[in-house]
Amino acid sequence: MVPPEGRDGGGPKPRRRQGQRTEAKLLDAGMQVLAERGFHSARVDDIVRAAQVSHGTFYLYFANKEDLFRALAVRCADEMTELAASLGAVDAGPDGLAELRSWLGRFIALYRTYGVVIRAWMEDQVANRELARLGARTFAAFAAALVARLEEARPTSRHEADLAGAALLAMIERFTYFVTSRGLDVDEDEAAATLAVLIHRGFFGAPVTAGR
Amino acid sequence: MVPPEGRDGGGPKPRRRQGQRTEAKLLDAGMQVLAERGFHSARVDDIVRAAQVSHGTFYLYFANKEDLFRALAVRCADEMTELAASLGAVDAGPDGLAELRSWLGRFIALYRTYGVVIRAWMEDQVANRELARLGARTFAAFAAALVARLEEARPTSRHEADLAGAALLAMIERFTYFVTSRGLDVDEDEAAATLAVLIHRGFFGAPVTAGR
Amino acid sequence: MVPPEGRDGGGPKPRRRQGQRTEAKLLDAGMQVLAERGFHSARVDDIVRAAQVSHGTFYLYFANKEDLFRALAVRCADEMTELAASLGAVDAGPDGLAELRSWLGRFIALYRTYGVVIRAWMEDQVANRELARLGARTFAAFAAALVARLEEARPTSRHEADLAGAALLAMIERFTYFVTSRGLDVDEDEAAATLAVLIHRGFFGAPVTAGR
Amino acid sequence: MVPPEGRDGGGPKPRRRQGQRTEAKLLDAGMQVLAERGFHSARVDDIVRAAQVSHGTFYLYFANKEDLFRALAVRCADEMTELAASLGAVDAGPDGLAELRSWLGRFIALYRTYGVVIRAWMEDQVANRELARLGARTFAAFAAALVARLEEARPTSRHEADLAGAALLAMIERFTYFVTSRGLDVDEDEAAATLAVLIHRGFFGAPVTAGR
DNA sequence: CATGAATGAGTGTTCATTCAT
DNA sequence: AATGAATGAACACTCATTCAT
Repeated sequence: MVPPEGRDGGGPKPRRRQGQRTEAKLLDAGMQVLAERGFHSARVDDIVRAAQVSHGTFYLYFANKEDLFRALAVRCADEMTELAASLGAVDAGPDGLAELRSWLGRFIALYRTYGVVIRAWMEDQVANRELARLGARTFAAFAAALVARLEEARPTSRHEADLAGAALLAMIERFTYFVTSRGLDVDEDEAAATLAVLIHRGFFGAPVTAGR
Repeated sequence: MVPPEGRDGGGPKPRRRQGQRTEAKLLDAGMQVLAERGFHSARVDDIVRAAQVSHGTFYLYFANKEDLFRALAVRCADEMTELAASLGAVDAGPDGLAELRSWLGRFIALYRTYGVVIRAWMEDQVANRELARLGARTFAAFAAALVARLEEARPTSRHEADLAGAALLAMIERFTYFVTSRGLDVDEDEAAATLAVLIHRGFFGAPVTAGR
Repeated sequence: MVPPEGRDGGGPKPRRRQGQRTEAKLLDAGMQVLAERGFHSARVDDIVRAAQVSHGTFYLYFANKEDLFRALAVRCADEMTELAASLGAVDAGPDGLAELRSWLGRFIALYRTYGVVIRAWMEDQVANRELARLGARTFAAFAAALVARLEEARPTSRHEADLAGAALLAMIERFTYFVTSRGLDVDEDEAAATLAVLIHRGFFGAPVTAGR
Repeated sequence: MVPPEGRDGGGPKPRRRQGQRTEAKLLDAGMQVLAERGFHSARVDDIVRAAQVSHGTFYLYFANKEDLFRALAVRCADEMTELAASLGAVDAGPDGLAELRSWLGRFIALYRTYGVVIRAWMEDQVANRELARLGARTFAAFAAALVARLEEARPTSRHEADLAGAALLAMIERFTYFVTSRGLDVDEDEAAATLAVLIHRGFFGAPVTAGR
């Protein structure tokens, strides 16, 4: 089976306008179906129906279902890495809290879009090795950004900081998952604020302030 | 289709020794296959092969694949609920830390056995409503135990405590998942100890102690 | 596979009292389950549950499921043949009508018990050749009795009488089926009476009497 | 599971020429296999082999086995209802006999095609409620047509006419079944003629004429 | 004489992928 | 560039029958 794009042979095949539109429709439909049905229940049939194209067309643009996932995952990885890099220094004062809060707000927004992909990585639902690695790398970059800020804020052993980073990543991701997909009763703003306070206090040494 | 259990509404069908052994073999095999392949990829075929029984035998003991999952889930729910109840008061001092650490150690051990089930609940991979509710109830009891200790330790609004409980549950579960299944480089004891410190400091107001 | 009774080797195996009781229980259960579930949906499992014996016991008494049916069919054939023989002369007057009516009443009663078997024959649901032949023979005897009475009552060509006999048999069996099993709104007595009038008038040349 | 037809509530999915041919092949094969093997023994496997298509193709055109039966049943119901409506007045003279005979001839022809479906209804082999109702409605319309003609021909109580209608329906269906499928030794023309005479004489008060 | 346990071939259905037009 | 049609391997579940105790 030859992938129609020779993916590792030199980038995506150039497309005419119509082709680009169809590919975009498929990617959007993929995202939507993934979000609605979840990773395992997402059928090619659902995707092509949502994109209003035929089965055959799908395979004109993607070598297989996983190939579509890969495309989405790459986008997600890019945005997550960028987001990770955007986290500024977090001090123990109100500025640090504000930085955290705004950053978490951006993460939650990103999760609204790419939650399915992030979850697939977090839950190790990705059979394909290459894809799994992309997830691992992305998560590592994300955790590294957190660890860097943690170390700036408070001297810690590298190992301990790594574990704290993992715990932070875990908490942020799951909490966001609960908020966006599992009906935890809290709006996004409040979620970002609460999470920021918890992290600020718990991981960045902020003092307990009365009444929040 | 008649479920092999509880035709007239109550209790498991009585089995002879051989039957009990086979049921146990199937449950064990189910746990093992679930752990290896995950919830969605676990095939009845895998399970019966692991249990070394025929396909038909499986359906002698369980009405269907989900029924086996249910049996495992019920066990898990029981143990988790019991564990939740066993969390004692957590003060800001070394006693509180010790209590937390020991309790987390027990959770990690339980996760070694029932991780697949807990994960299935956490990741909402359970199609069956009844089973999903069992998970929700179990998690709720778990979070409630945490919230109760949090409120004891520090007066907080109910809502805030609930969110903190959710965040805690999320962090504990995922961190344990990383440790037990995703190769986070740390042994169980250290994991319990680290997690205990993080939680103690972050959620129960323990002071930052030098050098850990 | 050796049938436990060597059926064509010299009659049924002699049984002790206990054995006879078990066999009877199975035959009764077979009849009951057949009546409830119909020929195709009758499972060995249903039968042994109704008879309160184990699966193994069933095969102690019958070589297979069909073997039980055979036993029931033989009983039914005997009773039907006997009933066929009991039809007396049917003249065009009130005596003929009474004879018909009483005979039909007895048929309906028999149908209450052996309807499933009769239907299986009528509907050709019997895969086994030997059993099918038994049915064909029994029906033939039944039809022959009717034909004999028809010819007595009115001279007809043999061929025409045969066809009339077949039509009569068909009508009697199906009408009774409707009455006993399909909820045709009429009690058994009235059914016998009505059918008797229709047949008497339609096949035995009775004059149309006012008001019935 | 999405039924291949009428997602938004109306009408069959449009097909191209090839698709229509395949659907027709499947319907024909279904009819054929049903006729050969009967309702309960008809396997999807038999049908696709007869239609020379793959297993998967079957489910491209029908949601499941029952759905194919439904399609056949609907056709049958339409034709039967139309036939029922086409029965003209039946007087006691030769015109009435001719009308009956021609009508019965048409019924026998229809039975050649749709006998399996009619039989499934008559023998209550249809598990699906909706389908069973369709059968009941169709039979009711059929019987009603007969009853209407009976009442025209001879004043009777409504109840008695209804029972006579049921008996007539029973006789006509079974007799035709014997003729077309059970090897009753008579050709279709003669069958129609004989049945017409029997019914004319027996139910419509025709005098016994010599020579037959 | 009786039982509970075990078997495995058979059946309906799904869905990612390929193909002819 | 696009389509509708076709494929077949994979999977869950059933049930008549056999077997060890």
